[in-house]
Amino acid sequence: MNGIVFDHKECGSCPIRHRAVCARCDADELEELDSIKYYRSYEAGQPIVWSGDRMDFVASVVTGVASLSQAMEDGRTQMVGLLLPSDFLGRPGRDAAPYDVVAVSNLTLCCFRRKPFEQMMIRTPHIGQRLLEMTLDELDAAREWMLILGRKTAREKIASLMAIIARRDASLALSSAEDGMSFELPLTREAMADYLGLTLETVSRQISALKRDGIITLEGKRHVIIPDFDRLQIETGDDMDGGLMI
Amino acid sequence: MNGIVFDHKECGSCPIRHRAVCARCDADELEELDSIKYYRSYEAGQPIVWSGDRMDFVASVVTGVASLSQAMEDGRTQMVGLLLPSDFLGRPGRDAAPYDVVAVSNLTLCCFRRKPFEQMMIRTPHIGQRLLEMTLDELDAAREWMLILGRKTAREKIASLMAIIARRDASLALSSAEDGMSFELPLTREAMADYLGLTLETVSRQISALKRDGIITLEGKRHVIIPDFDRLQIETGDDMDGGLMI
DNA sequence: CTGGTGCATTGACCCAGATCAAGAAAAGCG
DNA sequence: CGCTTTTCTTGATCTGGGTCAATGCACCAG
Repeated sequence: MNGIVFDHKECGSCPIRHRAVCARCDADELEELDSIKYYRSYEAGQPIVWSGDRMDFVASVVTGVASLSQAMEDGRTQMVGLLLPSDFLGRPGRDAAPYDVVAVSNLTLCCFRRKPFEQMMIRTPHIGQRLLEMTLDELDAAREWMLILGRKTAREKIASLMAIIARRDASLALSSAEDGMSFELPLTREAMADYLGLTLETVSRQISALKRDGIITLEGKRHVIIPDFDRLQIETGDDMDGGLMI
Repeated sequence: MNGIVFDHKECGSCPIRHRAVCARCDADELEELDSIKYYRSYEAGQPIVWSGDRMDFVASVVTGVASLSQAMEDGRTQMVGLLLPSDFLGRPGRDAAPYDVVAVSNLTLCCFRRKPFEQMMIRTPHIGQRLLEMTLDELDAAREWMLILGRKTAREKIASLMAIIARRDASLALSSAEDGMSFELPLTREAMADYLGLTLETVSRQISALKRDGIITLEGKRHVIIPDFDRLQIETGDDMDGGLMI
């Protein structure tokens, strides 16, 4: 547990509100949510649930990064989701986890006991609606990822990952768009490889190549500086304008 | 329009009921749904909506197959969803289509005007709940697909596709599990390639290889016979027991 | 300071699947 | 019925990324 406790303002209290969209929970609803919530902390690398396990909570990521992944019995693994702060974990109405969930970095979750959460969802339609919207967002992200996995080159894959993290980071920090955005890579080379359907050697080589070509700069092994986001965007192979900005 | 008209029993009327799970719509609700529904037919190859288009309906596939796909401007395309009979198309609450939707074979949709459908959803929570469930199923399918795209070999990809279609087909026909299941391939080699992140030549070669090894038998180019489903299942590389059976 | 442990980088080589190219087999059609 | 068009198969060759292996670089414990 690590002694970390957040007050309502910090954690958002309503899990839906973490995405800063739903301001519709009234005082009673927030109080009810508070009564079924608790915090959990995990260290980098620690498993949260295994595929098939019964999951008796849903949660919102407060700080840190978690991954969802699928493994084949011969060891090949594919990451199928990356949960950053404010993302939602768990599926009301289903009690077995379909994937392995692992804390990629140190992680704090704001958890809600599943049964009472589900009951509340039934009583409170806007929570269900918001959840449907979030699930549709996840579906869009998964499908964007399918394009990356199926059709992009290794270089484009790395550039796409950098762009996605940079964009997410900027939107959380509310401090985007000034020239020279930078962020801390929350993933090891191996985790990136699992995400991108590559090997860790290829990830390393392509990062070196992007560095050599001046698309990115590294400070240490994890701190990335993007001198010109548009140039990175070109490297992703994506349509410049249209398309989803997850 | 082609003059094809279905009565309620054939089409299911309640779009939710197409998946044969929701039997909760009462007479009034069914009548209301009937009042906002209409049918559309498309020929193989015909586009239904383009990415970015405004979509003023949601729909249920009655017969035929449709695909969702994303394209990069240099022509590389990745199919991100395959809609078989009883699958749902469209997203309440969003008015722009995020992908190109194309009729892969001749296709009939049972459409519902979006606005009234959404209003009905708000008034009728169980429809929203069912929709959330279906969206979660789609998300699971998308993520299973990510594993296929990111980590499987060409042979495993083809075997996985065959297994998925065979399974879906069997569950629709309610006539599964007798030895020697068979089905009509609803996709061209090119469409399979777009689905699997391969080239059509590789698809063709791997189908030939599976045929040579007796895993499948072909009658013509499209009719597939699976003499022993378990052997096919082994070729997919998937865990035999666990895992999702979409 | 020294060896150990865990990430990351780099090199040398190889192979699955892409690419390029030629036919074969259906399917439509005047 | 040929004749075109589309779809599929197969072969020859090339290459991006995988595999195997060595080395570098922090960071920690003793």
